[in-house]
Amino acid sequence: MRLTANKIAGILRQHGYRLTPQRHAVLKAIASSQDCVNPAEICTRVRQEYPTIGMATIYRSIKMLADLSLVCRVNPDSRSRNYLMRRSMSHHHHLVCSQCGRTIDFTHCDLSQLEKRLTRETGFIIEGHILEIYGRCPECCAASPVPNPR
Amino acid sequence: MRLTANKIAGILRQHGYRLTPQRHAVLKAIASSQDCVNPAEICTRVRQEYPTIGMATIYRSIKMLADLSLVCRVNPDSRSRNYLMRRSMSHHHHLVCSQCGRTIDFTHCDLSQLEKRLTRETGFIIEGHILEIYGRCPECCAASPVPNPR
DNA sequence: GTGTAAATGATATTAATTCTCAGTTAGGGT
DNA sequence: ACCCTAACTGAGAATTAATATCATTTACAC
Repeated sequence: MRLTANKIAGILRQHGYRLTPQRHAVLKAIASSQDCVNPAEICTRVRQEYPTIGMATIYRSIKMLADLSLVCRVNPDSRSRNYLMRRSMSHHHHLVCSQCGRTIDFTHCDLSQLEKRLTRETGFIIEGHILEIYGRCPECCAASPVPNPR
Repeated sequence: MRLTANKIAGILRQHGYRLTPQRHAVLKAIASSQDCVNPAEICTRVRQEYPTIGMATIYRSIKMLADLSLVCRVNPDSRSRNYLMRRSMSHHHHLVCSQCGRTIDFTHCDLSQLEKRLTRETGFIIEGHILEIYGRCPECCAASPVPNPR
């Protein structure tokens, strides 16, 4: 299932949220970015079209979108939180460029064999997994042969 | 390769670090825990044997241990950082109980096929991956059949 | 032992996020 | 089209996590 602006508006209303112009602007700011963005970056973008928005509203909007699973949190090691609009509602993971932050979705992580093995060996009931693969995108490889790790 | 206290002391010295009693206490606090611990928890434990230690020293010790790859960062979604003493120096991942925090190491994540496919399809040069599997350990399953997600 | 670079602890600072609360507003009901 | 009210917002304060500063102390090579 692919997400469109209309669908998102519907999802908000279904869950009893109001579709305010602020929320719409935050949504647009995240959706219009190919790479993951943190709250400060979202703020900068949103203020171009909605200069009076406060940080609290940005954070609250992000939280709402995260609660509805409309955004993913990416790059959990970094200091501030990075979010990415979900491009698909199905199970997927991210391939993240460690230099420019560009992300690509991928499916078929194929961990079910591994999870079965772990259940057998440890008795854990598996609930889920975090998987993120990082590397350098073709553009960054072409731009500088010597990587500049962040 | 398994890590022992002696080996760790040697690793510190090899890298030009001094083995101070504070560092030793931090090391012990992390190593003596089966589950992952955050800086505040480490502080509480360390102060039982070394009451005058300051938070700055805790953070510096953790950073040193992380730089030497002697501790792993676990559960990246939580607000504060959680660390776990490395029980093995080889490539491995963690199976974490979402209820009690107990962790089990596992190897053979077998992502090389996936990574090859992604390189072929996207042109990314893969540098590494984050993988963490979570579930409920046998003890927690036995204790309460209805999970209590955190 | 001595000297010195490294380490410590107290404190200040920075940065990210959350809280509070008075005023505003989306959107259902009329 | 206009109310009404619960939901929402923005400003600023508060909280929390982590890092920086700096005078004092200490591990350890000599």
